[in-house]
Amino acid sequence: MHNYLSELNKVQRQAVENINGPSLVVAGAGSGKTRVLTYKIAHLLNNDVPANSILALTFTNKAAAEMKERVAKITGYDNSKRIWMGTFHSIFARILRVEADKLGYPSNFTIYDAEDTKSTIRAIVKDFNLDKDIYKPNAVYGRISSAKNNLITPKYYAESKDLLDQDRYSKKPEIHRIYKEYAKRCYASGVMDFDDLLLKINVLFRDFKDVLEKYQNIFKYILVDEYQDTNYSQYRIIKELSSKHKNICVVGDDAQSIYSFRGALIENILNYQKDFPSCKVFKLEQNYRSTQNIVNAANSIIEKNKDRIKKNVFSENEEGDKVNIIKAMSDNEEGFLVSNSIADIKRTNNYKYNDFAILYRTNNQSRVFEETFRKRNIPYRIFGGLSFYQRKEVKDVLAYLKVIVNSKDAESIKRIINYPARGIGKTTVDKLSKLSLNNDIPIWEILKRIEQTGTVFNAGTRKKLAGFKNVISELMDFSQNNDAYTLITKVISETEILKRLKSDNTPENINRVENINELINAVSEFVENKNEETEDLSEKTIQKYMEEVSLLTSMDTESDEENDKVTLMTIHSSKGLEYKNVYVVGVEQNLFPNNQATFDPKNLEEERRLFYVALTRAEKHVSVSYSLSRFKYGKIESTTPSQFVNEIDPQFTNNPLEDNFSSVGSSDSTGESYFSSSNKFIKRKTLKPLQKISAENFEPSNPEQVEVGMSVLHLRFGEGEVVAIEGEYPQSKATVIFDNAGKKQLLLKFAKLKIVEKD
DNA sequence: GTATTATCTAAGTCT
DNA sequence: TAGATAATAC
Repeated sequence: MHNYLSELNKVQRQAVENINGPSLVVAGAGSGKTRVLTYKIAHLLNNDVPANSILALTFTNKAAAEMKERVAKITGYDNSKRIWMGTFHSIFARILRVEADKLGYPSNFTIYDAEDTKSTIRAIVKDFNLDKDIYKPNAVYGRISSAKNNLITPKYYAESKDLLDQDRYSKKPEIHRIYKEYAKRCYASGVMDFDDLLLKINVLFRDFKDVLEKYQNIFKYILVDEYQDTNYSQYRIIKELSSKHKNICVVGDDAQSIYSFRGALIENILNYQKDFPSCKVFKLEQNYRSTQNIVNAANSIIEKNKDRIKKNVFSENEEGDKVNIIKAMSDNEEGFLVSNSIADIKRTNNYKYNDFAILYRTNNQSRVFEETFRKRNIPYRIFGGLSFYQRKEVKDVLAYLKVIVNSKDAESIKRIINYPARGIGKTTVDKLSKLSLNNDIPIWEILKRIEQTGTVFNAGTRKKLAGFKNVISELMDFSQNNDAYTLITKVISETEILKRLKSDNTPENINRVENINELINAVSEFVENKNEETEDLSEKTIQKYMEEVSLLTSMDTESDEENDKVTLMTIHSSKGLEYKNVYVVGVEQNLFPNNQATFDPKNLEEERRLFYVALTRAEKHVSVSYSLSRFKYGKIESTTPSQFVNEIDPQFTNNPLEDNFSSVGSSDSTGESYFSSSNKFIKRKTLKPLQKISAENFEPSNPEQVEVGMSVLHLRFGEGEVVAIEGEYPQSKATVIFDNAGKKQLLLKFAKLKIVEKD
């Protein structure tokens, strides 16, 4: 038997061996948190706790799968597969399917993603004749979502003076009505959104004490990972579930709480000890992941925050390289300098590409790096962004499947009723919606009885609607006796979706065809896997497939190819991961910290924690890069370095001299062609007379024309006089005395000087 | 009712 | 810039 206890340090071991009662494991970054969790589960199993009485809640499905794997290695597969392990959302969706009837939902309820939710909100705003520019779907959704995460029902919302005042103050007084209508429509459609999966479980436990008791008895041991990122709704669930046996172990790090925007309460972890009396606390403080310099630099950042559990994270690894600060003039140059650095470090240390990760604050920052990497033949892969299941064509096909599973799903019906085009236009769809809402009848029921609608629709339209209805009906029948794969191929052939896309061979359509084929593949794989497990057709239905798929995250869908590629992802999705070399890019004020966070201290602290998370992903080497200009809305905007750059204690950084950014990687042969294209990039922007120096209207002169005695302008140093030039272009160096910045030596090729006056 | 073109406006992180 | 929506022509 695997002697797992010997692989733990003292505190880790104490945490693992503490089986009963509430406990809190405060796990600093890189302190072996996953190891503790897995070994603790193994330890429970070894102490005769039945696998199916353990509930382990993780943050992503991927984390759950990995943990299952690791537990299986210690205790065997049969045991591990019976553990209730998964995300809050997937575990409780599973339970809700069993208990749905008690809440008046069908057990085959569909799950709306953010886009479905927003389009429902859009429809309601329109039906209520409200101004869509004021009631923006995102803002309304955020409001509704946070209400749900705090267990505020529409009724309570409408009675809450505070909430109504807040809405009045933000000029959106009708939100409570939208919320109510939204909840009504979801219910009528047999639909839950992400927040409902947690909210409805709370309702279930509140209203059906026997059900609560049933699950209290099932889940005798509860473990929660990433506890710092749970919201009130999640907190209430685990509080209720654990209140009988009180065997609840939560693991987390307050310094890594980064999801308050979706309702996470850092207070959950800060107050845990008060909340669960007689709770034991274990602090894991030794970081095994990173070098001392990285840990120290990260600590110097997080110290600026006020709300913290005291702990002393330290590393006994080598001291390591200092944090490398990279400064670029443009976002393109940032991509270039970072790829230079990757090439450099890779060569000198014999690393592989998958030892490198680029972490950014916002998804759209990936673009520049994609371009640069493509240009320079650096293999990469991107996590996140538009996930596979959010692509239009994939959603279209999925909408068919959703309707087949749950005919009440109005949003999905509207999506496919005229896709592919079958002559059912906007007016008809609007009429159907009105009819459905006014009479409390699902659209599908209207379609079934279309001949009874009299003159609402003209004969031609009725015929088209009946045609649509027949297609779906037939598919519904077909789905009864066929597995998911057979069904999806049938759907696609019946509707001629692929056929139509192929008939018009635009590059976009080719891509769409590929994606649909990929979807078919995924379904086929799903069925194949099930075939190995069981003969039971009911396990291979499209419904089962949809259940698995609707809660996948972008992290889960990316296959873990063994390919040697640089990873690109947001800092949020990098949580829990580690890389030898990490580049935190775009560390600029108003981007990171994000502009809405700059003035809100709470928000700013969260951004700082995010920066902390980013730095602590690295094992060996961290670079922090920023640019002085960046494309935004199709224009170049000048930007300034983030306050976070200065907040890193300088003894742990490699602070570059003001002007040496240009020397990085200058030996690289691709450098020159790159910079010439970069210059073009800046030149093509509109140029106004120089009033103030900004990246937007700054156009450098041809460096070869710069001569001694000239007055020149530099984007950062301002105006100065060229006093000397050494060497031949492109190696030539100019010495310039700037009025405000003093004497600087600049490599002319890179310096971007504008000639103001020729002596 | 549908296809094409013109105009607008937005990007913060995710289950 | 690019995707979404509105306006226009067919």
